[in-house]
Amino acid sequence: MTEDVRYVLDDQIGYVLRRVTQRHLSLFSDAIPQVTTTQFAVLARLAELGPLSQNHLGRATAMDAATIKGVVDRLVRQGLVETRPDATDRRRLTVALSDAGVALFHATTAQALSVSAATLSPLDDGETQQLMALLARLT
Amino acid sequence: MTEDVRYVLDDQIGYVLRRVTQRHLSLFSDAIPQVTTTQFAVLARLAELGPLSQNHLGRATAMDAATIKGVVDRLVRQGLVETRPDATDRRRLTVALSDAGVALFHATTAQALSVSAATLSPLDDGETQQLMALLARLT
DNA sequence: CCCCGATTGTTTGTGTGCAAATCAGATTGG
DNA sequence: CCAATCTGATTTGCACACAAACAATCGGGG
Repeated sequence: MTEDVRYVLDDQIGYVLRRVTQRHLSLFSDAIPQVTTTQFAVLARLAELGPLSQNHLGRATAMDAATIKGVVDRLVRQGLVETRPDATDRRRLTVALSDAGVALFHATTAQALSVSAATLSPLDDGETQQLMALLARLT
Repeated sequence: MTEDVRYVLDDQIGYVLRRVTQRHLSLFSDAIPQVTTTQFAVLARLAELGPLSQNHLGRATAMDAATIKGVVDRLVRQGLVETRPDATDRRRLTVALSDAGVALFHATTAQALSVSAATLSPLDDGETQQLMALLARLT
């Protein structure tokens, strides 16, 4: 009848994920102070896929409608993306990279990749492959 | 001279971490709606270490001073922790579990462990060990 | 004993992140 | 064709998360 449940915080996946994420965010903002990781994800998707509706962009970057709105608003304020109404669907707001957005993305892509590498730097290449493969299955 | 830099968002550690964390947070709030993962971490640390000063508690749970203050405030509002001034150091605010906090922690520990297991359920035991060992090195 | 640097806690500002409610506009099944 | 339904965008409310600035306090060296 004894429920001898040991809860070791440091062994919980959620806590470890939070700490690893903290370290990664810190490395990113040191390397690329102009935008956050979330904002950079938006720039990357728009560079990859071209203009998208705001909701579609949110789905493509794993952000819900309320979150992507805030992110797009801040990117518009910085002049890195532009929005315009959709010609055929009047509900839609099309989001596209501005020239400045394209320029910033190209200017910082290499550093963003370096940040990913820096985050993973305690691991060798084989271990990195393992980790990424395992994490991908937890999505 | 060509900078052929391919940035594949889905392969970036930061993006993958964010998505795995999203899934984990969703599982947690489904299982234990009373508190967030962050709040639960505070309860767990206080159960493990006993009363701590607010700043010390923040360091023990990987939260900065501003963040831990908000978390403690919300836990106080819910009656799960109690604060009192330190007898010897008048700057310090001691934070301790309340009876309700102890009760909630014990009542939900098993479920919290189940959430960790559910997050990792796509992996077998060996893979889970590998993943946790690799992540621990990225802290 | 007193001053100076360090620590503790608080506040403000900015940026995610999600739930829920609302409204406008599109779509489709009967 | 049109009413029920769905989708897109917005707003509000709540909860982290960190930087920066501040006041109160503590502790140690001169």
